[in-house]
Amino acid sequence: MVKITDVARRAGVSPSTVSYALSGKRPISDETRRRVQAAVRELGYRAHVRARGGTGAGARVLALSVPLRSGVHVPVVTQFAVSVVTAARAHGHDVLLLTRDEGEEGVGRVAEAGLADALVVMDVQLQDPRLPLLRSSPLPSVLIGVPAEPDGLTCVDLDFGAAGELCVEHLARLGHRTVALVGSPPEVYVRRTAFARRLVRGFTAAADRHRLSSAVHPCGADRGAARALAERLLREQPAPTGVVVHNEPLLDPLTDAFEQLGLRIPADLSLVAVCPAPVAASARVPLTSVTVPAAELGTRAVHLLVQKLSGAPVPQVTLLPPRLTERASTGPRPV
Amino acid sequence: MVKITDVARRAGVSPSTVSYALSGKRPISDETRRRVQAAVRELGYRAHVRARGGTGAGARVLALSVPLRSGVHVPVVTQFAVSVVTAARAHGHDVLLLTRDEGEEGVGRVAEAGLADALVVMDVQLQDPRLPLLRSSPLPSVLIGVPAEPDGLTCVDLDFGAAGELCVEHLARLGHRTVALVGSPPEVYVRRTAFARRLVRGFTAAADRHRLSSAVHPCGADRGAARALAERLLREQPAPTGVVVHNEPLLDPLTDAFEQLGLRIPADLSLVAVCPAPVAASARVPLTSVTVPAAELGTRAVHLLVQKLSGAPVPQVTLLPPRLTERASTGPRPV
DNA sequence: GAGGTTCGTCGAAGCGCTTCGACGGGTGAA
DNA sequence: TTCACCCGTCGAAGCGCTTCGACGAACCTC
Repeated sequence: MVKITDVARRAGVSPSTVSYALSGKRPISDETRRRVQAAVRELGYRAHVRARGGTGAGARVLALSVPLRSGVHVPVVTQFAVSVVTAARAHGHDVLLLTRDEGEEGVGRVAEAGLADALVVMDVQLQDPRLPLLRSSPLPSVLIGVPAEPDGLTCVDLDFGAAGELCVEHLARLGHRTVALVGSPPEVYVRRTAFARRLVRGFTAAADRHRLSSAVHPCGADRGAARALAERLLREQPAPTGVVVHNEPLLDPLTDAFEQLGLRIPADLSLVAVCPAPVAASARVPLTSVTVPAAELGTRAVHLLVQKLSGAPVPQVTLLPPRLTERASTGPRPV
Repeated sequence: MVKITDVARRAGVSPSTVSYALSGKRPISDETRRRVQAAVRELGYRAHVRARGGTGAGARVLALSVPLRSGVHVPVVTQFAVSVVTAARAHGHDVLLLTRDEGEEGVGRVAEAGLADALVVMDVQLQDPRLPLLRSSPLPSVLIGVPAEPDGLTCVDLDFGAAGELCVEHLARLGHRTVALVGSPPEVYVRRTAFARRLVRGFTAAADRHRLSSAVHPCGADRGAARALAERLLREQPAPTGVVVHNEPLLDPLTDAFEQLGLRIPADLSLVAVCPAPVAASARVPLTSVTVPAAELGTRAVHLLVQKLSGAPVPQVTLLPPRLTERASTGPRPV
């Protein structure tokens, strides 16, 4: 293992000069800096994390808390995680993965043991058990998702309320008078997951504003549930002609179910998805959708964290505005 | 932050005694140990990782290298990753996540910077660019997957060769005479991913042994590709009556395509999947499958790594025997 | 009861790095 | 020319922990 003294010897300077040349925390002449950099390159030197002294520069590791709960769509979560890792690397940080039960206990462990020097928290619930820890911890953190009480925290999310409204407005503009929202599995609402609730609120508010009749149906993610729900929706009086789906794994099965019941999409029924763009575009029927910008949210979270680490002030809540992309699944209300 | 001297003061002993009482590396009287443990509990002490001296106990972090390449099925990879994290936690380790490009450069960085003290490597290719680094690195590692030259490495995997044979034997026993293997997308073979190749070899060998006519078809994972492939298979002379599918995202689309072409499963066509059990069981038609035991592989890998860390010898290659589970998608050859 | 063990504990050294205080040698102002 | 000052560099201290060597005290053994 090559250490700082090796580099110093090769560059003909003292170890502290090497340290300063690399960190830039004190002025170093161009000439010396060049020699140090050359030595670093030739020797393949890399500072040993666990030796960076008590104060000052951290481990350059950030922890990512992803409680992989049931009812969350794995590919979407993974997309978040990957974008966080990529963005973190771009800032010279590595990522420590905390899952499940680690969610709560892990946050404390990571903070106290100095394993990481910042924290990204995913799948935030309205009342999240991790919040007290986050507020009291000296570790800077950013949440992807907005809890009920965001005071003292930093959060990024899609504006799910506005997303719900946008879906309804799109359908209202197409003349639909009765709309339904097919949501996440019931356990997601029971957990009071933040984004799911916000979407419902936006959806309902916009429907009321436009005087549409509306209903909300949580739904499990299997084919049987899709079929049962489709039948139930068609039995309603009046039956919805515009359906918003916020449940990624259900998209294809629900499309199938409607078609098997004899409905053509979008001639007889319009479908709007709330999901990441690739999911909507590669569905069996390309779906008009409000995009959940998973990758951008991950990147944003890391940027905010880096800001905080450098001492810069950051906004408490960052909500990205929703964007609707029309594809093949929506059309005018059937006559 | 509470440090070891705080604990020592409270327990009325010296810091070194606390260290020994906690690590057990020297005999400590029961009485003293109890006092130390009490002090630790009362103060909520946790050893600061980055302070553990140069030699000796590591960071208790292991790195997980997951190059999320195209053509790999995200939920499956995630299942691996989660099982690795869970198993690692059970052994008191945390997990550092390395993705993509980090795959190669990341391995070196992690080793040299002392970020992790062991390494789990996923999605191994026959000639993997990470191998030279692994062989030369002092960092112990375990691969999930077996490369062409496993000398000097430690690998765990499902015995994909035997898995391929098992599929063919099942179909042969049911009287099928013509079989096909639908594999991963072409890029997976081009990359020479280890497990994909092994499956093909086992499949072909068993087919030859049973004097079945056989063919192998790589296939992309979208609906269009599924439809095209189904049509092509049916045009062959003779057309296969038993199809092995080793491509998770293609399972449902391919089933659909066959049924749309008028084939009933399993009356007209038998389908065997090679995939994790939950995927096979929750497919549109429950599929007879050879299980890829993702969770067990992750757990095994961590166990092996812990063994290596403790200096125990470990086998070079651990292959788990495949198991076939009959579900609704296979039956006797149509007459 | 003297000498040899073993047990339990302590102090000090050291890990590789960062950072603080100091210091020599230019440079600019008076 | 002298003094003050700043720039660039160095040596030493210190981070929180582990580990080595040492040392009293109790326990055997002849």
